[in-house]
Amino acid sequence: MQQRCKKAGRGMRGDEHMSAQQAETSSVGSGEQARYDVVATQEKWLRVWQDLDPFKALDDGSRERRYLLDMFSYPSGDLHMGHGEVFALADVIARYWFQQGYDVLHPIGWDSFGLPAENAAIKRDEHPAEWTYRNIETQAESCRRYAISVDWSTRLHTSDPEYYKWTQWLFLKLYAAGLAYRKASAVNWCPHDQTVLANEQVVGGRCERCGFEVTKRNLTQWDFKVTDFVQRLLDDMDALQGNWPERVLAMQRNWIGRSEGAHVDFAIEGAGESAGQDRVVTVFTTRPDTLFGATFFVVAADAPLAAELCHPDFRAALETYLHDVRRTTEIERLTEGREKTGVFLGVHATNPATGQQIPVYAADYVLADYGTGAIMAVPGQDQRDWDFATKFDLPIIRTVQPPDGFDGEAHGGDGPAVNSANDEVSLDGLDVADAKRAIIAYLERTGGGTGAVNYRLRDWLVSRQRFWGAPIPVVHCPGCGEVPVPEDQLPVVLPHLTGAELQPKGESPLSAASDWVNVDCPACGGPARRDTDTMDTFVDSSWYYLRYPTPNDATQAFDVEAVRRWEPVDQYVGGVEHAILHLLYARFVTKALHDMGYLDFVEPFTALINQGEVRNQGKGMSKSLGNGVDLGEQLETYGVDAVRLTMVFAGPPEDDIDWADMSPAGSLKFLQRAWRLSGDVTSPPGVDVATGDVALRRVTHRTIQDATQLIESHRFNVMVARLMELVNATRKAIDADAGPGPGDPAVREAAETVAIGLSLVAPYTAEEMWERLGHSPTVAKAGWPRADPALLVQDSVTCVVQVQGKVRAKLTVSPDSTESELEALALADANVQRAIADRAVRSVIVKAPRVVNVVLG
RNA sequence: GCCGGGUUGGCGGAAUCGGCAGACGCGAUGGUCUCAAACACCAUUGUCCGAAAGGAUGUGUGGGUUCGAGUCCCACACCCGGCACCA
Repeated sequence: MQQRCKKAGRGMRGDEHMSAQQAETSSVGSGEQARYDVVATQEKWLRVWQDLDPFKALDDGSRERRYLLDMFSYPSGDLHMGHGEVFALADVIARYWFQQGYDVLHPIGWDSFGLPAENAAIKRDEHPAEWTYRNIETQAESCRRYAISVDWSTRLHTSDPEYYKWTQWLFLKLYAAGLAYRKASAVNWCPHDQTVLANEQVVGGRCERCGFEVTKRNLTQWDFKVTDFVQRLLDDMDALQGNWPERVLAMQRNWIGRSEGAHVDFAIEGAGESAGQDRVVTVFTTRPDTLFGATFFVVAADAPLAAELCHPDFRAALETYLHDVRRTTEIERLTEGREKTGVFLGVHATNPATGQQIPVYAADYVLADYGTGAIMAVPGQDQRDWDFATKFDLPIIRTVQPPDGFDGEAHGGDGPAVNSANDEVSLDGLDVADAKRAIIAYLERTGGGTGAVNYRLRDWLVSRQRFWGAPIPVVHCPGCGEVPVPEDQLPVVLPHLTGAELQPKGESPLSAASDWVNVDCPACGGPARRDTDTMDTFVDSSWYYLRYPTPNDATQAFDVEAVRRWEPVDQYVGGVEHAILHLLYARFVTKALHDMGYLDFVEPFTALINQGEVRNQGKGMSKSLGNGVDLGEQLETYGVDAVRLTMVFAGPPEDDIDWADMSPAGSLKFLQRAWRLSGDVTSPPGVDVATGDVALRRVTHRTIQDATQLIESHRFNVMVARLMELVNATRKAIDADAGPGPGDPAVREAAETVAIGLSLVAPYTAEEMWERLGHSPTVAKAGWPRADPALLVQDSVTCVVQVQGKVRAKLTVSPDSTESELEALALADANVQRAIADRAVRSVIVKAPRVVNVVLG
């Protein structure tokens, strides 16, 4: 992979592949068709743009500001097809904003901490920084060549001490606010990467990074209190509706997993070590209305509660069972149709609605970390409970009698009875929602429980036992406990470790660097040890958008005023793979910093586009499938513009692209056709276009009008199609036999419009055209053309005549024809008459000037 | 199971105010150029009937509303994605 990327990188420097381009250029047929050398053009303009530096954010208040952000890149080798797609799509918007005259912040940076660098360093016996910064240089060079309209002065790398100093600052702020805390719990552990993982990084029981089966470990780890914000994370999505993809919002809602129901208290007698203690255990249920059907009670076997409740006589059985449970992997546990297991704990709980004694079990189908880790089991209603009841021969109530003490009072007096008419264990005569309300009211009145909301979302576990990340800025002192490193001692810089020293061994490689680990306690000055874990790299990316307005500020993480001027981000563009990870974390951090008074907004990204995936022959590209398409090779063969155009023209931005279905060669052909226009124009720059051919001018201005709307609604592929139509129309106009000829000012106007339109997608070709049209660079700042309303008015339109809803004729009419005129014209048409034949006309519907429909009797 | 998105020619996709379905492009076919091939350019291209004029048919399926439905309503099928022993 590395080898191939390097080769591509060299190719993109444009010195070796001239032969390929020349073959194409020199073999121009006898048609005298001029072409341009795509790659030579790139070299030429790159130098010019370097000097012009046209995409710097001004921040001088002279223009309205816009902030466009592409999700920054992880530097694993050179850019790939996916980068090509995001950058191409995001750049259409950025360049459009530049053309519209906005002050645009379009920054660039690298998410450069992370595991792959560390693994590469172990393999190559070097420092992760070497691999990382080498790849960043390669990618930066490719980004330049890809001609994305970024402000290079914003460039940041999250692995620079100048950056991660402020990641550590963020940690300290969260710590001070009580939002960063250590807790001991069963955490996700990846045995391959030898580190803990956040819930979000476990996908289907496997490590998101390496695919290894995740196990559980009891460890004390740092968490960020995302759950404090859970309801706000849900509610604030209302403001994103319509500007974020529906699927991302759905995925976040899913992940947050809000469910409404009740906490119900069950008294348990004779529980615990010495047997004879009474306890009240609360369960969460989304169906309190099924309470009468609860015939047993289950606690999560691996929750401390199980041991606490267990009768001493049953302790041995529980231990044995627990041993089995711990051996079961997450993957096995999740297997569908797996037989239920569990053990009786020797105690009974009291159903608060019926007063019945029901047995208490421990089982692994109940999760320790969801709800309260205990459930009321309703086998008449719930498949899982039914499975368990069947296995353990427990009673299943399918119809129930009205319980004692539950009369009509909960429901205004007309007596919700228990449904005995069907198999549903619920309250009769009420739908589920009403039944739930009635039971909750009853529970609250009798003290048996309360209405409750439960969430699936867990806190964000941020400790990682790996090297290449920002050290957690905390010192552990035997006397003072955990002591945050004072701000003025930041950054806590990583020690210098290389190669085998980075080998994962179950604890952070940092712990081996004793010079680094052993420090004086910042509080008491006594001997203490640094926290040896580093932060999840998602912490780095949870705030980078705040750094971009002032990327080199050595005095603060971000400038509150600058952020106020630029943010929230107007448009964010990136892959859907971050739908819950990065986006959820960034939303959390924004809310936390808002509450601390640093930010005046609560959502970081006003609008989001998820570009589709680039695939090949129906499959995602991967090394194992061997079907990868190399971006560098594509650029070498077709040039930057043609590849970018292909990405943009392929379809809606959010749709996947199958590269096998695409034709970069066709894109190149179109660019050559467009470019040729610029050489055909014979009128001078600045010629009075008002005297030009009106028909072509109408096409041009209609295109401007449409293209503007199409870009604003992100239908870039259609915008390109409109430009193609304009090129076709201009081509025809240049032909003096069929049109006004190359000297007509309208031809110049059209060609210049094509150049500006293309500047959003194909910057090199557009710049080349602009020069040939007699202008100086850069076309990127030429200014977006305005459609002349007078030229948008049609002097004739097509009126469709239908008979019984079927099209029988098309009339060319004046746009302000009256209904009666159109009716008369339609009925006079020979084709219409033939379709009517001898039948009677019952009515004629006219929608002037577009349609006439003749309805027969 | 729950949630979200989708289904239009050989292919990618247009048509989001209910008013010409298939814009634009790819591919294919025929032609011009060429010794030839490639490139380029021109023409045709939903399907069926027809020499043509023209006609029939056509946007996953079945119903409905309407003068008129790819578009609105109801039901269903299938595909893609997410979540899931989550109580």
